[in-house]
Amino acid sequence: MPKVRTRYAPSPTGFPHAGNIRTALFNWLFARSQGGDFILRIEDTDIQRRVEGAVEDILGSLSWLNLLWDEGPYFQSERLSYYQEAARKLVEEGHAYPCYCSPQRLKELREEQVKRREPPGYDRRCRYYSWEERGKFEGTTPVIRFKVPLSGEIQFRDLIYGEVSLKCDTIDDFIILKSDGYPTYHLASVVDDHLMGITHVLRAEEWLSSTPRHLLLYEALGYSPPAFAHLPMILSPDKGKLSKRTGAPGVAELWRKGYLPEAVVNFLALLGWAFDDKTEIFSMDELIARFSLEGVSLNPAVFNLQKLTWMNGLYLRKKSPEEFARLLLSFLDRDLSSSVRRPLDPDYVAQVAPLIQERMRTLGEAAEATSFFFMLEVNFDPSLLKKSLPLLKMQTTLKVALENLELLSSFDTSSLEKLLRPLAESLNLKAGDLFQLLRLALTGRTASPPLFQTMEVLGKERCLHRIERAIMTIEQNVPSL
RNA sequence: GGCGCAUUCGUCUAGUGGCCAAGGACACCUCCCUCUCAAGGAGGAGAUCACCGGUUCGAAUCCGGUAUGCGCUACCA
Repeated sequence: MPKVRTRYAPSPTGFPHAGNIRTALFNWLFARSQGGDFILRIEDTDIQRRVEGAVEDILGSLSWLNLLWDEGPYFQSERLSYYQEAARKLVEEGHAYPCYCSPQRLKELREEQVKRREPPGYDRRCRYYSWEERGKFEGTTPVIRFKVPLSGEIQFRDLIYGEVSLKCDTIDDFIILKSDGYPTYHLASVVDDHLMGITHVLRAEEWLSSTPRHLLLYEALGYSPPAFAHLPMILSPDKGKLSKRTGAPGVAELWRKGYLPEAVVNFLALLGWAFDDKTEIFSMDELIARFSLEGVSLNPAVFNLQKLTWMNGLYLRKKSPEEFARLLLSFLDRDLSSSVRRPLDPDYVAQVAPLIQERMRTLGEAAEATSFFFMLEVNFDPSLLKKSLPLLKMQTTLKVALENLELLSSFDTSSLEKLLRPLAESLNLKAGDLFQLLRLALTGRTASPPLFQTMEVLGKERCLHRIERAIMTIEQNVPSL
């Protein structure tokens, strides 16, 4: 058995999204699981649609997810002579022919066909020209079209979809070489897959219907074809094709939003593949060990961001405290309001980190979740409290708390608890009510990490200051007090 | 229009003729834990397995048809 070689062959016409990268993942996993090689090839044969920065984005996305390639990237635009040579050979051997029809004529032809409710397709006008007739077109650069057999049937066995067949008379003479000298996908991918020794072509299901053409090309070129495995598409929540417009984030965007690469990989692996009826958390190594084409589903999958978000929370909680603090620091530095002084103190961030590690689903939520730790002051708005006390009671409560807190020598979690629980009782308040009041004064919110831990991290000085501010706020609201 | 492929809870899926009056996960609801929010734990609701026929003692699983969805049908990939 020859060594398995797979490839990921994106075209740089946009930034990779979940669907594209899932194809890369499956190719990568299959190669790794078989001890094979994973090759990266950039299919940049459409100079019109080329997008600036797309190649960098593709490379960056793969690297971020740790889907490293063993060979490449190869660029098809640098390999034109191979395709041109193949096309020349096909023409010479009667498998292909130059076509001089103008784009204008093809357009009209198609419109005609649609109007007459005929299947659109090239009418093969140039297929039968003699050499003399071709001479008439001296000066115009033709395209090269493949001579598809007029009858017969192509059958092949897809590793995922099983037996697939297509009658030749439903395939028109497709273009293999454009007039600008660039190949179309069909020719380029066949030539390259052969030249690069690709053994397994794993690509999106949208290519399934084109595979018979490719098989025809392999045969005419005298190549033996690789195995094909088409992967189910990934759909947008609206069940349409995945695209930015319909809410499918690009890979780069996932990183910006604070998703972890290992979570993205794990989640993507589950889109169209399953190991069993229970397991769904897999490390990269487990994925490699378990991945198989048999586990690939036949149905298109809808990209479900909610589940990714849940899974990301899981991975975030799995991080070591140090690693999590490091990540947190970089996201806070980026996202915290500019009014917060930089550079951020890494030690302080490391103290904040454990308080929110299990409360976050994406790093993108970090700044919002922790801003009160970093702001100079917070707003005290008593109306936020569910069980509101009379303002007067609030004020006296805060004052008593302040006095007691001032006297506290060690401002740590357990000392704070030892002080505040009894204090609630002596003030004739439920502990929860006191704590909520303090929480609001200290954080400006009704939800935060546990109060005493939050206070310890905030530190005595900040806490006292914020309680004083809250007391003042009440006074300003009720001047007659 | 033609051709191809698919069709199990809202979503991702398990299931390859009896173990399935269909299992797991996300989301949702309830309860427990609890100073709030999370996390965690325990429950709940949610799928006549697209539909109709057939094969079989027996079908989500096999076959045929219909419907629906998606894809291909470009000098795009």
